[in-house]
Amino acid sequence: MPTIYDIAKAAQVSPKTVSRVINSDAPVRLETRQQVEQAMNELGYVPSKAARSMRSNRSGIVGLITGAVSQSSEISEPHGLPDLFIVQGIQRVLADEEITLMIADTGGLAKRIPTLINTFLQYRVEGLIYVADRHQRISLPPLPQGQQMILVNCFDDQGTPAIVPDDQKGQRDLVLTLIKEGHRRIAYLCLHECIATELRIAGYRKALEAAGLPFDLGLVQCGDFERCEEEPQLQWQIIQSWLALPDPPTVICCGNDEMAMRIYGVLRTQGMAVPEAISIAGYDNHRSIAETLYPALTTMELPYESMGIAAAQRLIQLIRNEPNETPTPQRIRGDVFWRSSVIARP
Amino acid sequence: MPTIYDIAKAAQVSPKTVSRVINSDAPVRLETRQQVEQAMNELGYVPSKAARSMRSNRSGIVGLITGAVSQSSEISEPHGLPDLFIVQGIQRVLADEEITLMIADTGGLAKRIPTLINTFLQYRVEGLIYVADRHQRISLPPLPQGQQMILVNCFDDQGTPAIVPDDQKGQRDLVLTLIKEGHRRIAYLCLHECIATELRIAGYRKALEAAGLPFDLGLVQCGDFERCEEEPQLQWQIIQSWLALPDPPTVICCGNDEMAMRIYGVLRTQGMAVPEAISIAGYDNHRSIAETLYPALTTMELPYESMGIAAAQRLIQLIRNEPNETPTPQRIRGDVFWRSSVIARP
DNA sequence: CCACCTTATGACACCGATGTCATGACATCG
DNA sequence: CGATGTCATGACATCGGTGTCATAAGGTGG
Repeated sequence: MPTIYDIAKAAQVSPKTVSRVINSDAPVRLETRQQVEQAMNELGYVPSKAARSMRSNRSGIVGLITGAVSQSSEISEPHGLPDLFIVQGIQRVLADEEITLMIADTGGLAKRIPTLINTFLQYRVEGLIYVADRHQRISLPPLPQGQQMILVNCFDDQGTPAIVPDDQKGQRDLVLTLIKEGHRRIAYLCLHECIATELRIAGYRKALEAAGLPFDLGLVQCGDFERCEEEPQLQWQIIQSWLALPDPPTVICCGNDEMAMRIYGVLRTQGMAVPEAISIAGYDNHRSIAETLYPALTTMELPYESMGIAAAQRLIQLIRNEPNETPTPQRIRGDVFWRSSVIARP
Repeated sequence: MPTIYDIAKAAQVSPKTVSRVINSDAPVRLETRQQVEQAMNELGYVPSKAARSMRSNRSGIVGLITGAVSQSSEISEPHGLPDLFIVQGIQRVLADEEITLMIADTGGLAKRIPTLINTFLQYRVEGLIYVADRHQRISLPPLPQGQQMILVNCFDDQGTPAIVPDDQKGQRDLVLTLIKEGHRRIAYLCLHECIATELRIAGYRKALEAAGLPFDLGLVQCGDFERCEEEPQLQWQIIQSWLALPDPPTVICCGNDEMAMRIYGVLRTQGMAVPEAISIAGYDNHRSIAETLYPALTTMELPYESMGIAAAQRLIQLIRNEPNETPTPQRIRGDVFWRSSVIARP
């Protein structure tokens, strides 16, 4: 790989003049410039970021860490989707700023994180991004003074800038939409206990309050049985108990799209049509499920891409030392995706 | 950030001695070593890869490009899954070799590829990986002499080392399993025309041949109507025509898991139970669908993670100039995932 | 005509690490 | 006892760029 010295020799100028042509930071005579450019083209010159960043103290690299921060040492099954869309959002913003992304994966082992961070520090990354696989509270090892970091899909107790989905407003918006479309009795089949579940139930409750509807504790049940053999039966029992009520629900909000998908199966096995017999709503807008289900699933978007974009923008502000008074964690709203699994009611 | 000069001053030794402690490439007196190590801990020393790689000409970085290579300039919808599992497989191998992965995304625009490659060359990556979002033939711009590259989930005409899924053997294995479980009339509802479809139909045919069963062209239909409004009706028409045959199929192989999922909906809408009335098989082992569907879906794995692992291993061999006579493209086999959407027949 | 400025270019040091070579202190051996 | 070898360490150059300063050529104005 040729260097500016090779180019300088070929163009019969000094290395510094080659540098000036590359950076256009000082006037160069047209003829000289052309000689240099020709030499660069002929030799296939590509500048060395290593040499450059050594002088300038700017690497142009941001480091990203993904993967579970499980407290256990077990390797969890890769979740898949979320990280990718978040990363794509981050990428889009960083690419515009000519920043390159370095990615490392914990492979589910939290104890690898310090090593990964150290590797990034060796490359003198200008910022770090930690992306969690689900909305959670985390605790990361301390960083060197002045090292910027952003948390995505998680937050900590040290006030590190964090970007999380607005689960509460999300569920609220979804339920408000259902109410607007005429539903009055709305059941909520939630996931196991976790931050998202907590916030979403709160949002569900707020929506009912805002509409002046009563909050019926009996209409909120955990439908997440970790995919055991009997899950369909257990879910059906819950639904049956709801249907047996004097005033049964007309729509079931599910904790996420996967659960909605399983409920489709349960209902159809029992001969109940969606949405004619009962409407179903999901959460996440997990496209390969929500768009593919028949009928397509009404759901609330988990705004992963927007979160990625917000995270990258915030990080760039931090790197540039621009002020930002946004509170942490910064909650990102998603949109309701209205599809055919819910019917409007008079 | 402190340098070896700061450490040297603090430990009252020369920079070179600090270097020796870091690399343990020459004997250092125990006492001296401890002084240096103490200084490094106190000052929080982190070596600079930029400086290091400048001397050694080894960056320790591999570049990865993902995203569609659409010939059009349209931005295609992000597919999501595949890239991620491939990347995770690659990561696992590279991490063991202490190689860091740099990732760039075309964002669906093929014309960005030369720029992305150029950026990677500036970092003097030791190898490049291109990951396509679906099995396809591609054509990438030429690379500088000596620059190693691996294609994943795609291949070209220049004989660049490539890793692809073995779609033909995959479909064959799946159908052979169905036959082993007693099915004799096997319908195939394929995707639109593409390399994967072509190979899979060939595999389907080979399986029938191997079992001495006739290949009935009528049992192979395209069920992919690009999710238009009438798709369910059109799919039902195909299925109805099959059921009306004197010797109707007992199982439908779908082009992928998403199609299988839509067929579940269609069948249930028509009052047909899976797998009691008819068995269904998918392709891809798209976990969030195959494991979540009720009943869970029998399918053939698209071995994305294995492909990533194979790609990284091959790339490392190339970087080290180790010989490898594996033909290109290298086809990776997946496993049959037998779940409850197919019943055995006498 | 000379002081002064602008333009165009080069010499040289430096960023942070490491390879090469030199050097001084001991230990070993004939 | 002197030649030789090993151990421990340092001086210096080098990797590929860029910042600083110097310098020469040419133009302008008093």
